[in-house]
Amino acid sequence: MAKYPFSEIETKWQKFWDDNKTFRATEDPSFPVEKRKYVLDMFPYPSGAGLHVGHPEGYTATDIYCRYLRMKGFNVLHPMGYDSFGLPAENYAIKTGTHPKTTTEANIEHFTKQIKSLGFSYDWDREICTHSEDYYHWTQWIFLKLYEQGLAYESDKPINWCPSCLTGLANEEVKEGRCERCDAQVEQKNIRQWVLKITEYAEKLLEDLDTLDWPESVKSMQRNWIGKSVGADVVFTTETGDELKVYTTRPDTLFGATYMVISPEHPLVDKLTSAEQKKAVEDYCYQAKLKSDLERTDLAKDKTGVFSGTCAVNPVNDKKIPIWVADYVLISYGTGAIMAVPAHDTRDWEFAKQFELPIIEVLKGGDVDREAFTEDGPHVNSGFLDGLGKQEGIDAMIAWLSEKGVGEKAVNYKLRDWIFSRQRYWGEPMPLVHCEKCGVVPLPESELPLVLPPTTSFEPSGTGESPLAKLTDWLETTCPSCGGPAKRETNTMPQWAGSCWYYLRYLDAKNPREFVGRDKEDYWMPVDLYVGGAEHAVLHLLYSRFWHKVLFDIGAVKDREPFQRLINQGMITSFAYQRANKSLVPTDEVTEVEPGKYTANDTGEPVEQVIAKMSKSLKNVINPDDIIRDFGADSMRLYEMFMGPLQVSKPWQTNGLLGVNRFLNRVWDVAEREISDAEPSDELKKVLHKTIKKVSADTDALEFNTAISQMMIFINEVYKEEKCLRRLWEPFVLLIAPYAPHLGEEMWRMLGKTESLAYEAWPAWDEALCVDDEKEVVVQINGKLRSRLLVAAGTGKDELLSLAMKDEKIIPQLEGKTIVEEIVVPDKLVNIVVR
RNA sequence: GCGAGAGUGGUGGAAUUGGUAGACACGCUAGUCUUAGGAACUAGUGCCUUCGGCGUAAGGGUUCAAGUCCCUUCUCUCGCACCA
Repeated sequence: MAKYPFSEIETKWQKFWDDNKTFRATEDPSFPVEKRKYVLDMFPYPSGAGLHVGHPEGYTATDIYCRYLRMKGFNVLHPMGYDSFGLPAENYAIKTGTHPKTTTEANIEHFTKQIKSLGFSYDWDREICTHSEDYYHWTQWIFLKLYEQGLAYESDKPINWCPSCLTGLANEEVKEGRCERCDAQVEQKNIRQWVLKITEYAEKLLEDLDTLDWPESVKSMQRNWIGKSVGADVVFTTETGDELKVYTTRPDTLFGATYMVISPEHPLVDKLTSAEQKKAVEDYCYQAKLKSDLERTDLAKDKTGVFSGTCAVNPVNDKKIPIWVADYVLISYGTGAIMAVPAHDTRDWEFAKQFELPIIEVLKGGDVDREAFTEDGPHVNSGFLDGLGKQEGIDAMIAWLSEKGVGEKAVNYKLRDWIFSRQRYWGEPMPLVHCEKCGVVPLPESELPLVLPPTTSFEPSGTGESPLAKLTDWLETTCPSCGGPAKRETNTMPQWAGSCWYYLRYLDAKNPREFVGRDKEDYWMPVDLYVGGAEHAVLHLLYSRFWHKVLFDIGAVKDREPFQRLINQGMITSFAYQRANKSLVPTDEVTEVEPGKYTANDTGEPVEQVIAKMSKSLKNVINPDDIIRDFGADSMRLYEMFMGPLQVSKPWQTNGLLGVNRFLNRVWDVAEREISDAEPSDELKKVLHKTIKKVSADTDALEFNTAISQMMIFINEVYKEEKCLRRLWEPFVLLIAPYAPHLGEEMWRMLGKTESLAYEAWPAWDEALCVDDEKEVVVQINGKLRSRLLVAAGTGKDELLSLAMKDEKIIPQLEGKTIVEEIVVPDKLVNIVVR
């Protein structure tokens, strides 16, 4: 059988869709609200490497869904764009001197070509890129809104600093504590930064998760990240007369507090340190500063700490307890100080054992000499709490503390404010100036966009500031408020900024007056389906939600949440081969000696097939361009969907691709046969209607793999016919069209149609034709399968039972046995229980 | 350690409310066609030694009936990492 001419067909239809703007979406008021769908893909960063096989997976899934929805009469918004600010282009610029804009735009062109070669039904008129002035104009505008709301503030925050490159590094540029480029030891350096008060929205971000149709794993990750805990703040008084506030989730254990710990960065460290301990404490704090975050948070290490020389008074019993300085207490959480209850907290217990501090049991139930007891039990040694359980104890203690004015109920979040500045060139400039007289002054909206100034020097400034600090003409400006001399802010925004709100700009991509027109936002929002990789489960999705909530609070958008339904596509992995010592062997260096058995070519030792991420070194990277060239976009799309459920990760097997390609060749083979208007057989009609039903249900549920296997079943039957039966073929072509759109359009033409099928009505099925006339009913004895009966569908229970009893395989089974029970499930089975 | 999810043939994966385990595809085996192609078509293909038995990570339980429900254990993937 000849290969079908996919290359010709695909080029032809891609041009047709482009020329005719087939997929342009408009805000047509005749569609009722429930017939409008906004289906969104996470937009890509246009890297120099081009499209990866992972990209088309999610994009194909949403494309199939969108094409299906259009045929079902929905008005569908399906846009695409680029997250085009970012580090790689800037690093490339430093190396080669090529402006990041040049690199980025060349990459975008390449990406667009690749994406179009897959035949996706995007409305390209709405394309956006975050680095264009028209776009970041409004990113800056939203930043001004955040600033106006008091949600942006300056603060000294640490960055990863490379003392050799004299520049700040992103986390991904730090490899094992060293600079990725020059291998120098990376330090932490405090610099002035802009920070967004996302913590103010912690509660809303947490609460509204419950309203979202998102994977439980993502919601759980976000809950975890926000990390809400409820407890109490308790104020201790120190010997120096200072108040030392601690946060605890277990105020009920206050009688068991035998010492306190403050973090080495705590503001009271100096004051609380006695003269005798001064040297020891200073040394300890210095050592702590040298440690990387990783070393400090390594759970396996022993606890370290040093006594400050000062005591505090426990407010419940006026006992004096020592204050220690230790790095197991984090300055960034709670108040940076804790009361230590070694009997009932594992960390405190370890610390107390290490430094031989007293352990007092205040809840019964464990053996606190052996380990910390963290479960519930009756209180002891606890004055007015004695006899109470954990929760009662907590409530009673909070009431007591409040009454005495030494504490109160408190809520804490792990979530920290969002460091929003980068010391980089290739990002949105912040629309702020620093005036000697007026301080920080925001630019008036009329001066937006604040354009990124041209330059040829992308080298870091050497001071930790962005390269913008070197551009004096741009830097020196006048204050919008007093007209006096002022300097522009040199920090730029992080890559997250542009991706925080891009879904809104698609709605009204060319609006020069507003970030989005209210009518457009009303028409489409919220996003009905958002598909992308799980790597954005926390940051991008949390930041977007935060911005959206701020925009909601200032009345700029109508919804509390931007993304109603979220799906993470699984990763496309690859096979690799593993030696007994766990080292991996590249794919092209093994031989399959028998099914499932592989040996390494060099040593001949047996190797095991394992699943690994695609990587150049394992020689298992698949380039989508090669696949499209050799098998066509429709095969590529179909295979990626046939591999397995969208949400799970699955290994690429080119042989599997061959299978779907073979299937499309068979489809083409049928399409080329003489068209006949004859009535198909009842059997074929049944297969067709079952196929319509299954493909409809599965496409609706995004279960594309099973929809495709049903279409294969259909073709396996129809293939046996001599002619192409129009009554079967027309509905089938419509069914396969969202999956293999080029082939679909071409076959539609072959059926004599003159219009694109993109807006043809989706086929309907006849339920009566979806049920079998005959059913195979199994007969079990004591749950074990003994015989099968072929009966008319809907045969009654009594008749099924009597048929089973008369069955020649069953009769001997019943001899000499007593029938205890008979279970009959019509159309399914008969189970006879005997003794 | 905590949180989330997953373990089904040689491989990717199917299995409404518990009701025929292995759909569909890959691979493999045999056959057909003067046939060299990533051919195509037809048939077979969970495992075991035949009657028959055994099979959904392992063990136990509920049930007439368990891949599916419950308990215990193990393994793997992802996320977080002393969060007081």
